[in-house]
Amino acid sequence: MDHKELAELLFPEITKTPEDYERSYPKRDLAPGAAVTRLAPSPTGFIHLGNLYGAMADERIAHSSGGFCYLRIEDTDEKREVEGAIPVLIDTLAYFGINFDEGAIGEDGSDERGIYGPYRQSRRRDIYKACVKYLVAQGKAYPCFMSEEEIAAVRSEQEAAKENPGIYGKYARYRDADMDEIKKHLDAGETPVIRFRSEGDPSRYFKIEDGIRGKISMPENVQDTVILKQVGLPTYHFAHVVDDHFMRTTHVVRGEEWLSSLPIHVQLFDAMGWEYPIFCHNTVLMKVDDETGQKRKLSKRKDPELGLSYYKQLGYFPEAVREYLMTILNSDYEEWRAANPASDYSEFAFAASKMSNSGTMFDLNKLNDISKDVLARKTAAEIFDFCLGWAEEYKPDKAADMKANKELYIKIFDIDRSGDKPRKDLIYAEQIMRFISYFFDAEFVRESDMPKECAEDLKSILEKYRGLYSASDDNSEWFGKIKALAAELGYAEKPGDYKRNPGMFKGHVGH
RNA sequence: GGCUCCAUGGUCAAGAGGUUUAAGACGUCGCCCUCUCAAGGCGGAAUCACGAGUUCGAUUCUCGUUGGGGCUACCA
Repeated sequence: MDHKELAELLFPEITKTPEDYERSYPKRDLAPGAAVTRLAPSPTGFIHLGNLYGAMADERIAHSSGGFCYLRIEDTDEKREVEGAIPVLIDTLAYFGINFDEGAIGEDGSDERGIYGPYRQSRRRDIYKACVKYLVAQGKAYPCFMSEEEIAAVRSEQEAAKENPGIYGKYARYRDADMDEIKKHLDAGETPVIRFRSEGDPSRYFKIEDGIRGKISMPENVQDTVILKQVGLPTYHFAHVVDDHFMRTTHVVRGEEWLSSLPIHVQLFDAMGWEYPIFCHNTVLMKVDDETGQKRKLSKRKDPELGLSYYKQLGYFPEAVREYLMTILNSDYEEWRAANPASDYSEFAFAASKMSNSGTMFDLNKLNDISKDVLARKTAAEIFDFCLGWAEEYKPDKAADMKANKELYIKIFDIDRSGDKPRKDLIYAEQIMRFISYFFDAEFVRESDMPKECAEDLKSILEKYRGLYSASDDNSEWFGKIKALAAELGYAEKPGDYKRNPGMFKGHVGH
């Protein structure tokens, strides 16, 4: 079998070689210790807290080492692609402070920044094919014409025989097909997938040093993994290897769900004759399932409330979310923050090796607590500006009122926030605005037929704060507006719900 | 099922064979402060999954068990 002839037969249009690309994408000129990381999402349009958690690890590992972080779009699965997902992704990440030095960061996804592109996998077909062609020419990959039915049949045969499922060894029908057989299929108009010809033996183990987990040992891969799909696009495994090599990634930070395919990846790096990047397998963010009570990975389907847009809608300060994520990413961050309350988080010495290697449970209480601290460090004016921005997007009617009564709002935001015992009860914009509503509504509710002791409580609250807003000559007109608004919001119908010392936010802070 | 990763209180976790009567934070409970409490102060309860082994000594090392996570696609 002439492998070179086969490679030409399969990829006549590909003239470039991996060596050509090697020259096109020169090694980066990096300071010692500087890391190059990448965020490589697929454009499915939904970003949740777990994605941000991973993204922050990438961003911090790169930037705290003086390196670079780029954005690569993994759009090799056309079926899953969602229109317009990329700009949303970029905007959302930017909102939470994740910025990229290069990558697919154009407004409409068409612009790219950096010399290692294209940064969208769908535009790198020729690069992948050149590498696949190289492997075929070396006899390390081959075309496979097995149909879905054939594969399914093999699988059930394997299950019956209690063997490991998959296409490998004797089950790989086209592994050793001769040129005539291949030509016959090709002439019949069939398009093959390209499989890697694995020489691995699962009874042999290889060792590798993971950037987070330390030494790990895994069995070699036996599977003849598909590297090029019928549509001419690579699978994740191959795209990862080619891209992270040519884009000169030094640290591949990714979720631990990739750990089990690491044997395939190292095998592919070896076959191409390339050095491995440092693999950093991160843990996933988990939650307790509401129904089963079991721990599980955050899911985009089951946990819409964990989508990043949820936090944006509630008006969490992005800085608060970031601080929370930092504390679970590097556990000494909290201590560092306590010692350096005024420092920017970028001054913290972030390290992959300090990352936890067991799954972390998402904790809303902790997020809220951290948010209180973050807001306690803000001035009332800063809080006002943020809340106004939030209101303009989510509560336009409120925004108008805020603008008209800016000074009053700022005074209220500032209640008891200075001095020896500053209050820390502001958490997120929606809650803050609810606080304001309660505060204003008190005057309104007091006049209604609520239980007497509640009225007394409210009265005393108002007495205390009256000075804050009676500074202006006449509040009556303004109070009238508040009353109308309160009525509109339905408060007038439920004064009876008001309980003595209700704990204004308890029960509102999430679930 | 196979392979694999993980395992300190309810949660995040420090700890790296003796210096630990196992830090700290969140939550929780109690008390105090007080013109409200949602803030603040003080204090309490609560953890090394289990079983062997190595060792003078194990939360720390090894093996097993159990539990949980992940993978097992022409998805990423």
